[in-house]
Amino acid sequence: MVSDKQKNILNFINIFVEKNGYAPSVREICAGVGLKSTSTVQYHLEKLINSGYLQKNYKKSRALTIKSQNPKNKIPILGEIAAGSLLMAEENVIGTVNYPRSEETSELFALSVSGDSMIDEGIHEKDLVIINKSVQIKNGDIGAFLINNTEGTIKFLRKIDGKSYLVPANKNYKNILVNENVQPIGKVVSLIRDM
Amino acid sequence: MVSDKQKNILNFINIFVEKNGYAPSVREICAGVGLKSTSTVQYHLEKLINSGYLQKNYKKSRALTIKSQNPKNKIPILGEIAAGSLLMAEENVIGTVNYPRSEETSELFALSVSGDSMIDEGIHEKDLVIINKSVQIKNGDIGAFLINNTEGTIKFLRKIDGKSYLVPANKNYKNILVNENVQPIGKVVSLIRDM
DNA sequence: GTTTTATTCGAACAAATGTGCTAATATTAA
DNA sequence: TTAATATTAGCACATTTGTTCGAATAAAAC
Repeated sequence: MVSDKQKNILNFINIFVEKNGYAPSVREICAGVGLKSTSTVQYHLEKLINSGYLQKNYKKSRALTIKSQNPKNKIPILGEIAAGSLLMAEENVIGTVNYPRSEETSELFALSVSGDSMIDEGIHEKDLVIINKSVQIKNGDIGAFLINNTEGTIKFLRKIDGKSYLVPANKNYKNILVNENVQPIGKVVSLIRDM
Repeated sequence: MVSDKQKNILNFINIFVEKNGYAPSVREICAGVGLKSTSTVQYHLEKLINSGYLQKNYKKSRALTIKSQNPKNKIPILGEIAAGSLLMAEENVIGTVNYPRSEETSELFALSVSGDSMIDEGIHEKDLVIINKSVQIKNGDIGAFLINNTEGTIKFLRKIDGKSYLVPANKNYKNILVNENVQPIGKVVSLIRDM
């Protein structure tokens, strides 16, 4: 299906990207694989794209991406959870973190823990908790919640006498009854602490 | 050091790269962060580069790379620390974990925590601790140690009355005097917990 | 042999893109 | 206040870069 030259080109692109962090231009591919005409490279690129090995962005430079590359594993770190506006608004993103342990990174985001209400569960201030917003928080799980559309918090969800509570892991804090002011955001699936 | 706008730009680049697989052009950054002049973006890029957050390639398009982003981010997870044979022997590797937050991943490895001797420090059984074997463990640090060439453990290193001790974060365990039977392995630099 | 297909080249073009310069405006320091 | 610094804008320019067209060559099929 793809010729040796095409494999050669694909390989060159691969190595180039790994080395430089960005894709080569058509002319750099020329030089890299020993071709003198940009249109020859163009010709091979088209083949590679049709064969599904490459992706290109029309008229954008260095916009080649190699298909079936590793899953995108960067997930956004949210700062303050803005009132009302449900998450993910770009202005709330204060950074990104590599979290390559899951396929469906689009469902994930990270929150920096503030406060010590979960200290007894080994969740410290400044820890980064990874939250999957499409996993339902079940009884006994640790989840992220939005209270009064204002404040984001990490707590246990516990059912006590038929009612649901947000339960801290710190005796100095009280349980919070789950009512219409408490909005579940997602389950805490992982924790990262840098020291 | 870097202004909000600069963080904003860095973040935009981050997200753009994540989304598209290649870096944005100067004009795309303009549009992305709400600036009308390419030279303003140029101005901020220079700041980010001087501050070490970005790398650029002169006159090459879309040739921005975000620093401290290393593709080689898989580090080995060691199981039991085999007696004598210092680490890293392949037979001790029980898996790998992606850990992309450091440059020098070759200095790093991970240990799965066993036992609850550091529970009060929020380090639980089954947690994965990342250890940098080329960072010296200083007084007050949490480090990994090999005891009697047999048993690996995670403890505080504390100097008390001129002597060094391995100090657990759990009253049920005793301090261990550091002598020739205790061998430092490396500093615990990070912790990962999956839930 | 002839025909078809695959590959390569060269040149030219238009668009995308990084860069440089000057000036205006906003912010902060003195 | 004034002075210094930081930020933004606008414009023009030189390159880089993707693209297109036509033709030549090589390889394979017939």
